[in-house]
Amino acid sequence: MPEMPEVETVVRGIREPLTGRKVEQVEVKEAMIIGYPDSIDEFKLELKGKTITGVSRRGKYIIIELSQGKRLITHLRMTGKLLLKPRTEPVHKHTRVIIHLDGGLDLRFNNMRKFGRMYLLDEDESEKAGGFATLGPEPLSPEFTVESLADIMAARTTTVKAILLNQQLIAGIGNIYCDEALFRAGIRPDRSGGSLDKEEIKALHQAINKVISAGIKFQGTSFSDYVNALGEKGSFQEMLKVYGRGGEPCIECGSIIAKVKIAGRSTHFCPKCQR
DNA sequence: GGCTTTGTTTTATA
DNA sequence: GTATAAAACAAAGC
Repeated sequence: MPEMPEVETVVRGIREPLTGRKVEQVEVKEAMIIGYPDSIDEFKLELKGKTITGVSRRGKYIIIELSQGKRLITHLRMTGKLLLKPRTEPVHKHTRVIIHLDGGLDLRFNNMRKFGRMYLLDEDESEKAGGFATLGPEPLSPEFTVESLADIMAARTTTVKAILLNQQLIAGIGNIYCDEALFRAGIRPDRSGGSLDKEEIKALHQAINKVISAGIKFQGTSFSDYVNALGEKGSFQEMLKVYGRGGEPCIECGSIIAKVKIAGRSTHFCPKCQR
């Protein structure tokens, strides 16, 4: 499940190989994947002939910058993979879009469940790429401070779980890093945002930054099927303390890790370590 | 064949 | 308009 550290790992893996390449041909095998423009022919026509000028990331979105002010924005959702493959390699059955580049290189968008999306947009049209335009601050960025987190939590009656997963409030946190950050901060996921005191907010701020940067360092979490652009797994799953460990003993205190549903998502926490 | 999975959008309600 | 909760949606594996 690609969250910010997984997406960042993909971006780092494709930046060098892609920058400077020219799009020679585009194949769309599944029309549903293209979120914008509405016409698949227009998508292909607009993309063809463009040169890739850079690759960046915002939240869980991958931004491939193109000549003439165009941007190809990709969201992997649950099972999406952006893969670099030689043109000669047989096409996988879950490959939905193929971008043929010069030098015999393919950028292939694999998507088992067809949830992922690609948007081809001008720079000033980002509001057409789902929630891209309304993303909150990035963890690890100068904008994400203890004070900004305090503002986000203040007076909110909903659960911290729901707040951390809300991309408009903080960008890039998904279910795994959410549960892990709350464990490390010692905060129960069902607490309301407004109930957190100053110390807890400080601990949570630190835990989010720590868990996200560790996730990037270990090149993501390959819990089920995440791989980077070269098909390699990450290793942060070995560092998980609560996610996926429901019913198992807590690493810190030995209590049984609880698995419940909060904000409609499976949520893992230690009833003793988290208050 | 129902249940589970996740990120995001949409809808309903207060 | 805002905050919140819940539902909808995408599809496939088990």
